[in-house]
Amino acid sequence: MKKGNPQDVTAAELSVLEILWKEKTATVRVIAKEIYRDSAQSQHATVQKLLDRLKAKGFVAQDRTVWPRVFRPAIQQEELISRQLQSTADKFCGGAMQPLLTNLLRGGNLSADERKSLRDLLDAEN
Amino acid sequence: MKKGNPQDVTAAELSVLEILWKEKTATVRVIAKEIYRDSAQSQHATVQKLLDRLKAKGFVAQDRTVWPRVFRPAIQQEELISRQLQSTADKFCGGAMQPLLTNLLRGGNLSADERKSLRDLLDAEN
DNA sequence: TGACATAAAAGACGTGTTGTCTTTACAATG
DNA sequence: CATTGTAAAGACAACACGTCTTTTATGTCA
Repeated sequence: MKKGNPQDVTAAELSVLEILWKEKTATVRVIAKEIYRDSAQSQHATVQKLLDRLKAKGFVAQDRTVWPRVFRPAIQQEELISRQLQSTADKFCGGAMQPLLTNLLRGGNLSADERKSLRDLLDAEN
Repeated sequence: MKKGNPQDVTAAELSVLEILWKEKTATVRVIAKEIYRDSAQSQHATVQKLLDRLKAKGFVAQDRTVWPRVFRPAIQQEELISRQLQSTADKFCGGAMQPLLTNLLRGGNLSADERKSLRDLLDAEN
């Protein structure tokens, strides 16, 4: 029995990534200030560790030529969502995406507007 | 920083649930036989523990009036997928489902056939 | 240049989860 | 009642997470 996908992004990691997506580029200090309103030294280290792990997972890149180090996202949000969906499809549907879509459409999760924009998307991609 | 959704189903738990979905109802022994080809006593206990946790999460129900105990799913696969998708939407999109759908459609994950059946679904739900 | 402030790097730590197994108590049946 | 299969409880190691501490390195400025 294998463990859960180690490529997963945790909540804390995601909050870091979200700042990077927004700012395009940031130092540890900037990120820490934004996540924890007052940026104590220990929280700084926490952010650093989260960045370490995001780097290990290939989700952020570090520029070692500048001081202080600057980080940037190495993956876009859409790509991360894609992977998450694929991982869900793998887990529940043997890799097939369609059941997910069917589920979303059938579940009544969508407003009329959303429905319309989806139809447009489908039309556009013919 | 909160931990990941404790309602999550792990891989091992899911393999148990899948058997229950297929068989509708099963004893521990039946499930253990199906997961581990030879059903040693220890593996039996493993399945029991997985069932315990699934019960704690509200995903299976246990009939205590029969011997040996019989389990059945307390959630359907579609409902579980729905929850997973909602959880993904919460995590990445602030709860909005539409970005997921857009992502699925744009990603080129779908064949022409799948596209067509989706369109039919959209049409049907007017 | 040397002292000081700041940042990076490494890793220790507590807690919780997961899959596994062991132990103990229990029910049914010949 | 003794045997056999089962249930229930929980011990356990491995790992993931978020956090913090310590040590090392890098710049800045008097």
